[in-house]
Amino acid sequence: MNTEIEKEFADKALIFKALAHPTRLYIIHAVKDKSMSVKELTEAVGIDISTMSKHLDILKKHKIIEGQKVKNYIYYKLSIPCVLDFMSCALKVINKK
Amino acid sequence: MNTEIEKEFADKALIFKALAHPTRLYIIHAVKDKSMSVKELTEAVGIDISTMSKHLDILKKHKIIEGQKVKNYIYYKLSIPCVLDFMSCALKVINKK
DNA sequence: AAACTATTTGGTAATTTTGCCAAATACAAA
DNA sequence: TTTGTATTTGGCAAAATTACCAAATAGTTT
Repeated sequence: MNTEIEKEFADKALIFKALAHPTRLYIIHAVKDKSMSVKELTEAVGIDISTMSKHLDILKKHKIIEGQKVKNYIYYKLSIPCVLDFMSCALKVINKK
Repeated sequence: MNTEIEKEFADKALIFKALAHPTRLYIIHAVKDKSMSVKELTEAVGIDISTMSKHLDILKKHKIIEGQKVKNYIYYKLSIPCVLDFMSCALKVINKK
């Protein structure tokens, strides 16, 4: 695999890496219909708020979610709905056999 | 997040983890149209064959690829085409902004 | 300004993932 | 059976990920 191709797949892998964590997948489901703040998500999951902030940062960096600032809250919402389509398709295929 | 929901997202995360590696994404693209053996894939990527075998095992365990034995070769092919649909959609959305 | 709330950042220990080597296994061919 | 080729497995060191705590920053409210 040459360097150029290698970079292409490394970049694509970053997207999957960003999605490859239970908390981050929970976030995606939580903000698919309504926006939620860091604190709300933190309480829903039950982890340290700094940990939640870092998970959100990873998703935000890859433009999987986007945040809007209101007062001193930041409300996040899903920006790539096709993640959900993929998950339902993948689960269907994987659980079939 | 209660235990049941936690397990649901942990399971889903395993699928993304399985996909979250450059070599494994390369494999998926390589075997989307034609089946390829472990050795062929190893030579295409340029890594140790034992490393390739382990990557294939991860994809196989999650039923993302499936293998067919012919003589002493095992030919792998993609079993979840919707992975490709998701990737093209995700890249489109992510690179737009 | 001071006090308060929400979010982020830095640091670190624990866990997980990765890649190579060496050895084992599975078959095929001679 | 012996030889040869393909694939897998075990072990281990290096690299990456994760979660918490403590401290810093951003912004609001009084």
